[in-house]
Amino acid sequence: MILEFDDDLDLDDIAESGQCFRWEKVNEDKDPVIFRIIAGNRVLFILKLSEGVYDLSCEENVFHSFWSTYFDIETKYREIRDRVDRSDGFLSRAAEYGKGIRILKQDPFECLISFIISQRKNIPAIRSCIEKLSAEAGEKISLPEKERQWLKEKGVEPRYFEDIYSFPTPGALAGLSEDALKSCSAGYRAPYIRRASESVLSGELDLEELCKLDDVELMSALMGIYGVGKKVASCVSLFGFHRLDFFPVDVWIDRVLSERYKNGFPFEKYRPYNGVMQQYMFFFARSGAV
DNA sequence: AGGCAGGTTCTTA
DNA sequence: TAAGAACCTGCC
Repeated sequence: MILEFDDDLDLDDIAESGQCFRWEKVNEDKDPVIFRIIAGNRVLFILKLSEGVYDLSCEENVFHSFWSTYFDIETKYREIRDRVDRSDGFLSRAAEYGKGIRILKQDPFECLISFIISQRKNIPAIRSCIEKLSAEAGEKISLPEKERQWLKEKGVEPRYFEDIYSFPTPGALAGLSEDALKSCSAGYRAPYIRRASESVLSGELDLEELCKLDDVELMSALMGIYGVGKKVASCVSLFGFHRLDFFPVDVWIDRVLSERYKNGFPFEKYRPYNGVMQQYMFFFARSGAV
């Protein structure tokens, strides 16, 4: 389907923003770039045709029932970006640099496990670990013939749509031994993954219920999970529960805060969108364009 | 070849 | 309460 959409949406920015780990370019250096997005047990291929116009591999009804929510289509990120204080040179440049960023609405469980994995790993390693886990415990996803045709017309190599695995369910992950988890490069996080999956499976940890909690309660509930500290809990809140005010502090943001905001970042000013500001600054700092 | 990468837990004082 | 060590693994 063709999507016309004129709010902030830059595929490259989002793919590199660090909020998602299963966005992949499937036609390497060609223009326009085609991205494959795997979210839960769904796959979408998408490319930008021209300013504000995108070509998607799915049908309209699937877009409306799932992907429009995933992309948080109803939130106006341009308006959030306009809140940036012009007298704050750093944040202004960061927001301009990352103006295509949106905060995706990702699945809480997938987010939880992904960010548990992320600790002390670089992004390629995180991706690789998630792919291995998905191949090991996910379900193979087969694409409708119509979508395969769409991909062939665009010259996408079959390996990008023949072998796709969904993100494992809590039950599937809980069914893996710690050795199996380690063979997926989970390392010392294996027991964290195992215990988190088991408690979701048993119902001891009910992610649906957590949606009802306020930000403070959500944070403490997440931090009660073995292997989840403040940073991972804020990422899961921001990306998995779409709480846009959470402001994850990792090494990059820590550097930004100590170098650029010695007197503190003005959180009050950007409430309830501090998480969006964090994304601009994180993306900008990490890009090397600072 | 050793250090380090989007942290968290465990131990110690 | 706070600082410091230990932790899997892969990749510069």
